[in-house]
Amino acid sequence: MSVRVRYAPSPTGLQHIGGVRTALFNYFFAKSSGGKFILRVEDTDRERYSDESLQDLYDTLSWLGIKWDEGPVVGGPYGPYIQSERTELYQKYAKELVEKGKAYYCYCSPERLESVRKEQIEKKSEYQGYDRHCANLTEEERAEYERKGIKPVIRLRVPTEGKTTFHDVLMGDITRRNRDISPDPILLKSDGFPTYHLANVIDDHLMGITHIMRAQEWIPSGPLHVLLYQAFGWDIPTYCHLPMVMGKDGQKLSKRHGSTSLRDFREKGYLPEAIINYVTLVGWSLDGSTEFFSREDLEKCFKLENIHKAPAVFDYKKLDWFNGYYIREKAEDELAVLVLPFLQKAGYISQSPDKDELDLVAKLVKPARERMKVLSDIVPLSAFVFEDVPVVQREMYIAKGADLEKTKKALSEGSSILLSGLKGGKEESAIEEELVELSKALELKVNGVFQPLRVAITNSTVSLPLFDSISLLGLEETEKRIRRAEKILEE
RNA sequence: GUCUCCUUCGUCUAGUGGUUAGGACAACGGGUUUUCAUCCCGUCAACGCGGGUUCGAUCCCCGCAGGAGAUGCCA
Repeated sequence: MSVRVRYAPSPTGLQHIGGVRTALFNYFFAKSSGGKFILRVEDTDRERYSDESLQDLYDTLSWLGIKWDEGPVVGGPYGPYIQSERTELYQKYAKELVEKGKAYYCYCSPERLESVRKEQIEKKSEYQGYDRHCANLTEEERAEYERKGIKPVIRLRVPTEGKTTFHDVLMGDITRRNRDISPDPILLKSDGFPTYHLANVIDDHLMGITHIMRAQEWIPSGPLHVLLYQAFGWDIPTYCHLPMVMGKDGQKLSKRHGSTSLRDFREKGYLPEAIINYVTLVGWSLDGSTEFFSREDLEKCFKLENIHKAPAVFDYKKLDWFNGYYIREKAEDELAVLVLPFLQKAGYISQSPDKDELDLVAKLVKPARERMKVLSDIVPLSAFVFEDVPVVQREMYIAKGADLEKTKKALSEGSSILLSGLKGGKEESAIEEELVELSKALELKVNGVFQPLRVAITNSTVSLPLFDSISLLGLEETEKRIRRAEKILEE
């Protein structure tokens, strides 16, 4: 039987790292085993649903280059793939369970449930959950509730005896006593929508899903789902619960640890290559030494057996390292295209750039490339070209081992070497040699000459290489800034 | 509280009944370099604890501890 897996997110927020990792694992497993990857939208929570989240799901997957074989937009033989369009189906199956005696109608109000819960907590009762108040209602009692117009929910009748086991590819057998399974979970809500448990089981069965790969937080409900499959008389798919993604403090990764939504990462200038490579390595490895994987590599070599069991901490620094690596791997013209929107957003480049602007960006990319961890780093790196904020503190111009007098000399003599050399079309390496000579003559380290020039020209002690900076700025502007710096040092 | 799962450097991980326990990121140090960065070299750093089994356990078994997750008309 060929593999069919699915990613089934609920559009109640932006796609985040954990979800994307689940999607990636499902996708790579499908591809590497010649199976199908299905996308299903589990939008049964009508209160938290948002259109924006749904759009973000599509945007994120396509940004990553993940195509689904069946699902919304592309369709497929088991559609619709959006659960809110399948409600009648769930209602039908829920009623079937009631008829079989495996489920029952419950008329308890949320208020009553809340008070039951409260009491259990106060009494530190060993068993928590629904008290099965409506489990054995008579027809008359039911009719009475119906007459009052109370909309019931449908609950699964969980056996109180025995135990239920399911097999997980990674974990092995997991067994739970039935009495420990949350008593009689709701299958169908009073608004007619199914809960996760019902819809998920029905759809996985109907859509022929062979492997259920989802986060480990679902392990405790595994036995419940098995009970549901059994109640319907269906075969149980293979389970594979994925290790959770944690923050630095060992808690489930969340916003307080840093960015978690893919949209954030995209806006900061992370590359899909880096995200895919790093995120896949959280909880999975091929051999412990191979570091770099392209999407295409993973589509071939991903194996279930290499998935780790323990939860993994998400390391933002390692992601940065991967991202820097992939930025450096980019061809200059490609990188120029990628960087452009960030410069536009900063207001440095116009929305419809002319040739001069595009040339400037192209020129910028080369020296900036190996200094970027994220694409948005282009903004601070190039700020000196677009915003001129002179350094007025004199000590900033003075390199280690230099003093004010020598620095003044270095700036005036250095700048004349520099400017006349450049105007005369001299080789940069020749000019550089002369500047080194100057530093010797002034009994300074090389930087004693370069630092004042750098601060004068780039308004910072840290910058792109001096000659690149000048070339970006133009000779005229360079000279202007040097003259200004000389004045600052004279004051 | 109850249930379930997990446990190799700070982090992601490799690995085996006998290994100098390997790699990567981070950190630190050095080299190249006009600063920064890149690049190169190096250093630091781990088998949670206690019992067994065994000639020998990081690896097998049992406890314990710690961590996480679940316990919703959320998924």
